[in-house]
Amino acid sequence: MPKSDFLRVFEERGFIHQCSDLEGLDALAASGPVSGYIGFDCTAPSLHVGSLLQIMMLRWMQKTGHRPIALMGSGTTRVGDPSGKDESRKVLSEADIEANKNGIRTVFDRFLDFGSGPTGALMVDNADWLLGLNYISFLRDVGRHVSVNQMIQRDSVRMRLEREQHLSFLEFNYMVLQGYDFVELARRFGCRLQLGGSDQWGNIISGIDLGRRMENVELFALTSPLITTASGAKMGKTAAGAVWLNADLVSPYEYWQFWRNTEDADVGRFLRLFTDLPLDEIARLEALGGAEINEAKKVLATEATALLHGRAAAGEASEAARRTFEEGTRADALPTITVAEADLAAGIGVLGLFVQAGLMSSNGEARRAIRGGGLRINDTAVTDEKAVVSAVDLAEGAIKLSHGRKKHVLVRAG
RNA sequence: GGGGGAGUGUCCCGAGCGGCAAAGGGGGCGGACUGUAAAUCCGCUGGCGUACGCCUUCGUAGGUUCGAGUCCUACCUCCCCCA
Repeated sequence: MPKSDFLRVFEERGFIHQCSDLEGLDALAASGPVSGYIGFDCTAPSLHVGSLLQIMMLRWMQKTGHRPIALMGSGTTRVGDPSGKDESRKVLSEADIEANKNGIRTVFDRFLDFGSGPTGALMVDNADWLLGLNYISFLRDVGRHVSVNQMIQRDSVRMRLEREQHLSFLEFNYMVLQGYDFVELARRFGCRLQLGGSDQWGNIISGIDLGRRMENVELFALTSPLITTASGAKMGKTAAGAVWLNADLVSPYEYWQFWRNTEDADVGRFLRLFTDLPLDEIARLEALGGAEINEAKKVLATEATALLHGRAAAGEASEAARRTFEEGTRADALPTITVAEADLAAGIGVLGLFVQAGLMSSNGEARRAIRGGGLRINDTAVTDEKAVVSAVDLAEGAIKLSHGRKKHVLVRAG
């Protein structure tokens, strides 16, 4: 049983997959505040649920008396992490990377306290030290300490070699750069720990080696398990795309719905990982059987949404869901679009309207959905593709469009 | 540099004698059943159009053909072997 609050909480909640030196880290954490970091790629304008686990780890670090560092990887994103990928993807422009970084960073304010004390969170960008590197100097200062012998022992590399698959020098170097990040953070902020997903193990370990050789400092690695749903699906992907964390991409209501639709078998695990609720409360919720487990799912949804979007928004989402699904009445907090009053007066074709509402991506899809009985207007199934929606359909100022049982959008004139 | 193999429906994998909007999976969405769950069964899974229909898709660009994913040429990318 770990002595430090930090590792005890991590263990109890299921954040630990692998650690380079559990006892050593435990002793370090028990002796005082530790700085630990996680790197985030800038490949998209927002993080998605897949990164939430990492963010929660930073959060718990802080809550247990340590200093979390969020590293924006705008430098390494210029190279691209090959881990777990068959081939490299398209290269992002520097402007895109910069824009992505700005989109991503806003989320952290919700989860971390960037105060100035010893446990105040930090946000840094590895572009600050990577972009200015000189190739020859880097080789002399850093490259001399990097052991290729050890690097080729790493799982990711060894597997490629054994299977005689191509491994480019570029891919090989990503590991070195990430390792160098760790050393740089150790130098600048006394950072001793790097956290990450289990796929990052090799990259993190190379940083530990580098730290020992260059700075003679002992660094630590702690990875989290890969989170899949009980049915084996990767987390956070839906047909509409990833479940983004930024509110302009996925509204609090939609975010709440995402969690509400958790599989039974995942509820307990997700409560531990993605909420702050105390463990005894989670144990109680998890024990609920049959349809009662739905209560636990609502708690999960509200707590997770509150963390990201605030308690008020979570409450609204919850209330909107209650009205929509339990009372069968309309909730004004549902996602809403506005159409010009004149257009509505003139009448709008159903197909186009569903596309405008974002529920359908093309007229053809809408047509097919209607044939399959999947679309409803004001809770009445649409049977005619040629139907026209107009102001007559307004009920209490809005028209409710539905795709399936779960997705609803309100249309208002304006 | 030489030799061999491969790139298919913009989610993935993957069939494809010259007539193909292109088999089959997986995934996803919808319907039924449920508890906004899972499992199961059924349907859908290029764009436009009310419609006979039109348009765009098989790495890229040309060519041969009434007609090309399918044949030819060049190029690009990837993989393997040899140098």
